[in-house]
Order: sequence, then structure tokens, then C-alpha cells
Amino acid sequence: MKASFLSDDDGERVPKYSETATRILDAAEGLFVELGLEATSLRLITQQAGVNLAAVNYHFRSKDALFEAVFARRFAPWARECLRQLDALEAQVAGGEASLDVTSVVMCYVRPALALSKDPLRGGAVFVRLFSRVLVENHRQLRETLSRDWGHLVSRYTAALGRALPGLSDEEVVWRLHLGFSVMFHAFAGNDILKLFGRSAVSARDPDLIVKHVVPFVVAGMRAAPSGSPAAD
Amino acid sequence: MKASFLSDDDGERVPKYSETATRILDAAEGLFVELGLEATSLRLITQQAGVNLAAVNYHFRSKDALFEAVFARRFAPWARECLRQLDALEAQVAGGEASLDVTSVVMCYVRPALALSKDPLRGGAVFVRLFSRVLVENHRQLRETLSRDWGHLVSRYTAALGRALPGLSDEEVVWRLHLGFSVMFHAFAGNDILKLFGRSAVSARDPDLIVKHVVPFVVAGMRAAPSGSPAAD
DNA sequence: GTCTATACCGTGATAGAC
DNA sequence: GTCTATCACGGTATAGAC
Repeated sequence: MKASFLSDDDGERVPKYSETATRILDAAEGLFVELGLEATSLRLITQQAGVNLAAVNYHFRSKDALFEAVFARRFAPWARECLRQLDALEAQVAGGEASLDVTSVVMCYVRPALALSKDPLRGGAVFVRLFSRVLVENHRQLRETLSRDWGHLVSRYTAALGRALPGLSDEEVVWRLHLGFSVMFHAFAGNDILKLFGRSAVSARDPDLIVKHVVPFVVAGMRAAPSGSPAAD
Repeated sequence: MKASFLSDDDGERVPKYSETATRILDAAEGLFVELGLEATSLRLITQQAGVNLAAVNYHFRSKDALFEAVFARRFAPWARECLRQLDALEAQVAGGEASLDVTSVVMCYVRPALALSKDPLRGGAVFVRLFSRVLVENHRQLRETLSRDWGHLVSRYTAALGRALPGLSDEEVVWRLHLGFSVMFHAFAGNDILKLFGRSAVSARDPDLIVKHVVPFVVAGMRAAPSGSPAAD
């Protein structure tokens, strides 16, 4: 239940869960994505995990807390990888001042999400869809738990994006980073959103296809002129 | 409970609800947004509406169906206004072929959403937030109910956007329209998403501010080069 | 410390009287 | 159309076994 395990990356800093707690986490993770949060009962989770109902209230203190644990378990490695890639990028262009490319910065958080999305064996794809739910729903407890790591990640990317977009104010940089994150995660989540658009000629299932279509959109959006410039057509 | 009331716009084509049904709808609408869908109990709704608990299961057949009714009541006028504005735009440039501006097309659906968002007296702001929830959650029943009107709206906007972006394939046009809609609604929903980003220096409450920041982002994203073009920095 | 059995109360839904 | 009574199921808390 450690809150912040991003600062030190000396090996695997994942909190140790007991055998039964891990079984609960695994079962819950799959069911939350498959059925949704509210449609998944604790009785179904514990039944599938082969543990007692009360165990979930012992190891985690509530259903919401269980959801947070499921989420946090995947969030930490992802965030660590995002920071690692950003470090590598900045080290690569250490000499220059504003030589950071917008696409490169965006790819630093897209690549880890893409990797997760393409590796469903370890429950990676689950996390991306859970993240999109967190973005739209109100999980105040989860936000507090993640605020430290998340805040660090965002401030790092804000700085990098600010360097890549020298003409923008700080406020606008934050806005565009926010929009960029939102678009990416909702696209990866792919909760049949496209199905809403009548017959979906688009298959949002292929992660590579998502990157191909979404990244240019996001990068161009970030590069847009500051405020009310009409931009020649 | 009429499904499609978009084709004919001869006055108010809103389905007639009884007195008690309307009171239920009004109460549910406010509570769903304030507390969320699952946190709002039918007992609370009926209590606030001053009707009996069983009434909600008589007029609507379930809680989910009630949610759909709440949503559909706001969706129809909004969609009608979006089509009206698109009609006006296309009539304005009737002479030329590809003279449609991307910004103008985007504003055709942004303006109605903005109007709703700025008019909370009639429960308009509610709809925008509900829409964002529908986008990320799986309301298959609701999708089927709306597929006709929604499909018509999307095909019209796809055509218009395709005219404004002659260099793009049909598939890419659909993708960008999809992304544009997603960004807009999630920004309007503003479910404290920005709060996730550590201390939010950005106040997402002012709808005009949202439009000011989001529209340039979306328009630039739609105008991005087709596939793998790096685009000069 | 871990795990289990069980009881509690609120929820959505339904049947049937009026 | 409306209301009362009742049902099965949900999350939660607790007492107690190992």
C-alpha cells in the first residue's frame, strides 16, 4: 500500500502482496475490465479467485480500495517507464536548449502505453482501459493516492513540452498536455466508442493503428497557434 | 419513448411525459450529475420528486432505462441544433466546392454544446457531462436507442469534414471526427480531470475558456498531415 | 496474522391490492 | 395509475476459528 514508489528505482519496488491478495487482484483486474466496475460483485471476484468473501475486506478495506490497488499496481511500472524514456530523450539532446521535438515527447508516453496495450498476457491492456475510466469518473481517493507520482510525471512532461513549444504560455502548455493525455488514453481504452458512430468502419482494436492515427492528431494539436490565430487554410 | 424525432422539425417533437414522469426525470437529471449514476438511488430520486418508488419502474422500466430517458431528452434538441448550424454553414458556401473551413465545421457542434454548458437553468450543463459518461461507459441499450439519430449526425459531419479536408481518406476523416468529438465532450464534462494533474492551475469551469483552448487544438489535429509525415518543426 | 462464516442494511425490481 | 409489501442481491462489518 505504499503511495510513492517512483523516486527510487533500485529494482522492483512493487509492494508485496500475499498469495491470496494477489489472487484477488488478478481476478478483480480481469473482471473489472470485462464487466465494468459496478457490474462486478465482490462475491464473483472472490469466487473466481477461490478465496473467501471477507478476504477482500481484510486485505483491502473496501471495493473502491480494491479498485485503487488494481489500478496502482499497473500504474507505477508504467509511470516509471514514461520517466525513463523522457530521461533518455533529454539526455540525447542534452547539448541544445530548445531542440526537443514535440513528437518525441509525445512518443515518450505513447510507447509505454502501446507496450502495455499489446501485452495482454500480463494484464497490461487492462490498465489502459482502467485509466480512461479514472479520467472520466470521480475517484477522489485514487487521485489522492496517485497525486504524488502523477504530479511528478506531469511536471516533468510539462517542462519537456514547454521546451518543445517555446511560443506557448505555461497555461497553454498544461492545457495541451492535458488534452494530449486524454485523447491518447480514451483512444487506447477503445470502449467501443467508435461504435457510437453508426457503423464503425474503423477498428480501434489494433494498437498500432491507434498510434498511427492518434499521434499525428495530438502532435498537430499541440503545435497549434496559441490563441485566436485563424491559421491559413 | 420515440426513438427518432430528428427527421421532422415541425415544432417541438419532444415525447410527451406525464406529470410524475417529468418530475422523476428532472430529479434524476440533477442527481445523476451531482452524485453519479450508481451513487444515486431510486429512493432518493423518488423522494426528491415527491413520487412513489414504484412509479419509476412503471413509467420507465428500469434505472438504466431512466438514465437513457434523461439523456435522450437533452440529446434530441442538441442534435437538431447541430444539424441546423451545419445546414446554415453549407447553405452559406453553397456555390463553391471545397470552400468549407475546418474551424467552421467544428464550431457547428461546439456552439450548441457551449450554449448548453452555459445554460444550467434548464439542465443543459447536465447533458454534456452525461454525454461524456456515455462515451466511456458501455451503455449498449442507449447506443441502440441513439444509433439512428447519432448515425445521421455523424454522417453529415463526416461529409462536411471530408469536404473541408480534401487530402484525407474517408477512414482518416472518421477517425479525426471521432477524436474531435471525444476531446470536446471530455473537456466540457470537466469531471475534475484537470485536478488529476497535481495542482491544477487551470480552471476548466469556464466554458468560454474551454472553447478558447480546445478548439484550436482540435482544428489543428484535424488538419494534420495524413499519415507518417513528420511535418517541419 | 489469516482466513472463515454469518448477519446487517440499503439497493433495484416485482407482484398484487386499490 | 398508484401504492404497499416483499424479494434477491449488493457491499460491509464483526465474531470467531486456525
